[in-house]
Amino acid sequence: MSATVITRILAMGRWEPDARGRMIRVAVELFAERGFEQTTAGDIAERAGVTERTFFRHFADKREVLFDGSNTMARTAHDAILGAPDELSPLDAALAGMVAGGSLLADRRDHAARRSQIIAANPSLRERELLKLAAMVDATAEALRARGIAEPTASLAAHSAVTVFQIACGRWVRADEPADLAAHIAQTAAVLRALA
Amino acid sequence: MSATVITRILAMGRWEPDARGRMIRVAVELFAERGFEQTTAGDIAERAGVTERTFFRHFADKREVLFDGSNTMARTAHDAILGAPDELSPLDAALAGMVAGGSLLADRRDHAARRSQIIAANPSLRERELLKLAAMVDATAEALRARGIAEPTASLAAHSAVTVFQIACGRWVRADEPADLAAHIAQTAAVLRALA
DNA sequence: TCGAGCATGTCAGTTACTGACATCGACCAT
DNA sequence: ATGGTCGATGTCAGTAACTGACATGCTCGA
Repeated sequence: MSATVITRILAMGRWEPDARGRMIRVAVELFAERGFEQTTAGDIAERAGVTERTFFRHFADKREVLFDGSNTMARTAHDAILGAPDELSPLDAALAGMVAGGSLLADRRDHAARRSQIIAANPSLRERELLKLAAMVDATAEALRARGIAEPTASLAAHSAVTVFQIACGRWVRADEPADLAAHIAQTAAVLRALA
Repeated sequence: MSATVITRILAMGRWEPDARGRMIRVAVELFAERGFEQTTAGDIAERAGVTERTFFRHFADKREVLFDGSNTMARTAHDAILGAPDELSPLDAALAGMVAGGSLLADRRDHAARRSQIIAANPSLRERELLKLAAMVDATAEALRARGIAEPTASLAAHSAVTVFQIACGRWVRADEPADLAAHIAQTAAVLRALA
């Protein structure tokens, strides 16, 4: 139906062919403008020039649109851990995974900060973020087990590394003078080691 | 209206006066019988002899009915940390909080196991559990800060302690021969210390 | 040119919640 | 006792997040 085509043309200044990408971009816009709860799935779909049904075919639920890259990041971490030097301790191997995963965000600090603000403003988004972090813990633990690390060491190291990642990310996006995410990870990891 | 009274009398063998407690008990029953998604809020309300609206006045959402005690546990941990001996390290103080919080579960291992099975079977319940654990991390970190511990040490120790708690709980409910939860916590904490 | 396959549109339905208002019993002051 | 407030509940109507079933149109290889 050409009506939707017209909607599309009116909606964006320049045409962006990938519907999925459009929905993600538009969702971030709307969430930032009026908040997550105040934005309906229909709103996002409309501004992206698709149907609400199409939105839900691409994203399992409304929150998911904010977490599109998270699987990739977990897989990246996983693979990096598998490829890390044998002599690394479990914690160091896991941290290497975090650095690798984090490198995917390297050139998108402003986007990450934006997203992080939206998520912080809504408990149900925070909930989803925790689930994604838990998936990252699982992927990390599995990679460690593949390196021959037994439980509960694998889980503990995975949890520790992801915690470091999480805290480092928070400091990274909030930092006044931008430093590398990897630097924040190293720094936070050092504090962790001093705990025991 | 006496119809609901009749429903109530038919629903339970013996009369249990506390509506909230009834809803919780009934919800666990139904979730175990037919699963979380297959149970509507109306089902729970009906079997508990109340209205769906009443259910939602007691619980912010359907999942919340499974997490009633979690605030109490976080507060207990918080208070225990504040009251712990000054000479304890941040991690040890946080772990003392976990033991205190865990003591609330001491005599309900079977209930905890039941609940844990239900939660494990449903991603959205797992999500809510993660949120509750995050609240426990927050409470723990706050208590540590009140003891004069600075960031990010406070957060790191809090995360570490709650991770230990989480893993220890899992092993506790799954253990063949029942040991103390506190024992599991101590044991898991020892593994954590060996990481660094 | 046909047909398979895939992304999308359309439409109707279920269920999780929410707001507004009425009711009812307990308890308290007069 | 009488009236009044308060807290918990019932009733009802509404919104929005999803879901299933089916139709349509576009692309691409045989």
